[in-house]
Amino acid sequence: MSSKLLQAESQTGRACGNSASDMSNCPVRDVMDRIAGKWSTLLLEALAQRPYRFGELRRLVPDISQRMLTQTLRDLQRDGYIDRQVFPTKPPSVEYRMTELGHSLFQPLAQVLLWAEQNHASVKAARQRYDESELARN
Amino acid sequence: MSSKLLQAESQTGRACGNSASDMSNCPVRDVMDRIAGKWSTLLLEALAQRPYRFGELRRLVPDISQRMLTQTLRDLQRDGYIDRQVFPTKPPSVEYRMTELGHSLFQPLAQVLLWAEQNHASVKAARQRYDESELARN
DNA sequence: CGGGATCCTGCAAGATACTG
DNA sequence: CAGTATCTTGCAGGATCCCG
Repeated sequence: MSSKLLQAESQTGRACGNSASDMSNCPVRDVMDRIAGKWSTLLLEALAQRPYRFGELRRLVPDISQRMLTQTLRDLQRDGYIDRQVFPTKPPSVEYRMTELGHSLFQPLAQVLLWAEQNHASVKAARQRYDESELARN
Repeated sequence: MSSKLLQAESQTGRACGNSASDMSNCPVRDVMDRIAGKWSTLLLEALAQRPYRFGELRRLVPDISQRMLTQTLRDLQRDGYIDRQVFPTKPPSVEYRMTELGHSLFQPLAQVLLWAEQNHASVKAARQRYDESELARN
């Protein structure tokens, strides 16, 4: 099941993480490491809807620091997921917009996020069971 | 597009990250934070194929430390994605096996990993373009 | 308004050694 | 074999101030 991916990998020679210095040759890690960031998915989720300006994103995700907002946006832009457009008004305004590449990534990603919502209860239940059985052992 | 998720969220009141202390009420972050770990996806990928023993997983992912292997496996077990079965042989052997919940998570997740493989080149290209244009500005 | 430049902290993750 | 127990460290991420 879900075999194509894994077949490809077992042909390439095991599940990445190989010769220590080829992390950039491991697509899984290379892409996931960016998505993994604390705020990446939240911002991708927002920008998948429609373009947003910097301040709008701040208000959308209140507990992000402006430092991390700037940095995460730049990282996403660097990987080609979003575009940045500056309007030389005064004061200046900057709009972030998801690219085609970003949308194509978000399509499968959204399925994972959907799974997360639908199965959050099961995960929390499993977590509680585990913690209780661990508690009983001590 | 991909609207159900986002509709649900805008009804709930913005893209999580709300009142600072409700991180466990944000399914996206709660699930993603586990997947986001440096080794989680690689181990899920392996165990989606078939059960593995501890030492086998070590050999599959050579540059993981045994500390992180143990910890990541326990975290995945805690969230109900994998099961741990001890065979009281001597020396003891322990088998890790993906649960149904784990497989149901891996199904959408595999699509993201597949995307990563197929679009890795585009990402690397975008990254290079960005770096070069940044270089030119300085 | 949309950042940059600094400083600081906690925690993820590595290294090493020991054990049932 | 399959772990625990420590010690250590790099870096993600937060707080704060400044600037065009």
